[in-house]
Amino acid sequence: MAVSQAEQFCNEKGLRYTEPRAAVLSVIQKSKKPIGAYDVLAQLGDRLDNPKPPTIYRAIEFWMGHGFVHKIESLNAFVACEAGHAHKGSQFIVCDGCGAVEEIHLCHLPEALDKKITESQFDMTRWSAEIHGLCVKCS
Amino acid sequence: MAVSQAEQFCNEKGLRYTEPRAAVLSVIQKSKKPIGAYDVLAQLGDRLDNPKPPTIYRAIEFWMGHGFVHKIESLNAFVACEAGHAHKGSQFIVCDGCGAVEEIHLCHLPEALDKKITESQFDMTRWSAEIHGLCVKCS
DNA sequence: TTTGTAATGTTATAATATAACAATTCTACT
DNA sequence: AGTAGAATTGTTATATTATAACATTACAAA
Repeated sequence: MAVSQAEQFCNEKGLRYTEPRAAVLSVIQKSKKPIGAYDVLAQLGDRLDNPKPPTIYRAIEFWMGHGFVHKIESLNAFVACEAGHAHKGSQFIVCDGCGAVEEIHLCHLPEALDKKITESQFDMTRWSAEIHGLCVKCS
Repeated sequence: MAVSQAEQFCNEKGLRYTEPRAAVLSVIQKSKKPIGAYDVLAQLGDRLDNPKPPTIYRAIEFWMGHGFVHKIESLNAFVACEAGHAHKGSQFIVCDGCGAVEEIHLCHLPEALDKKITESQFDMTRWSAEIHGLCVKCS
């Protein structure tokens, strides 16, 4: 099997691509919708031996820190991001009907918000936008 | 004491301005920072008789539905909003140092996001943006 | 003044997340 | 190879956030 982008990323950065990390990322990547931490846990049974919440949360934190996973705060759920280079921002369109999520990849904070940040000399570390409603299929 | 904006809003709309609702809103309004539901609960002791979580969550839901309270998802905490007319969106700048929060009142979804919504014919009900970092005092 | 609806009270529990410390594994260095 | 130090994981327990379910009360309109 080919080396995944995430594994390669770890190799290059001198980070450890461990079994819990690999397994957790894999479950999130395979999920077609945002997945909760305890659902990740439930799906790890095959691959890890009786995993516990901290195992999942640590791996999630690790991947979030490197931009491979985002949290959708309004759902308490996680999604994989193809981009392994962490943007400061994440943006999602969430259908409250079918649960489908689309990630938007904006490279910059929108003008109106950026203006505020600059004005107040705020040192931004991260930002997120979450848009809820119904997708065209559900409405 | 003068009739509050929220009470007036309820009178005009034929909504009940009940004691739990009034008390919960008051606590959130008086808080200078986002306040968690259980902290609201703790501060209600004087005014309500042994309140329980559902009491708080119901009142919060009520006020959120009418735009008097917003939830900051990334903090699991709530803030009061002066505007009693619900915009679809809320935007916050959150200092991770001192916990201060500034609400930004954008009337419209930023262009780049709006474009996506329109393209995909998404029926938006609400949106939020949350910006984290350090305010000028904390950095 | 009844009658239906909305709101609240109450009990219990679900769902999400982290603290604390022990055990293990990996890496770098000798 | 052997070992010290650091990072990671294992494990137990518990904290935090939120809601389900049903009983009771208060209100508004006929």
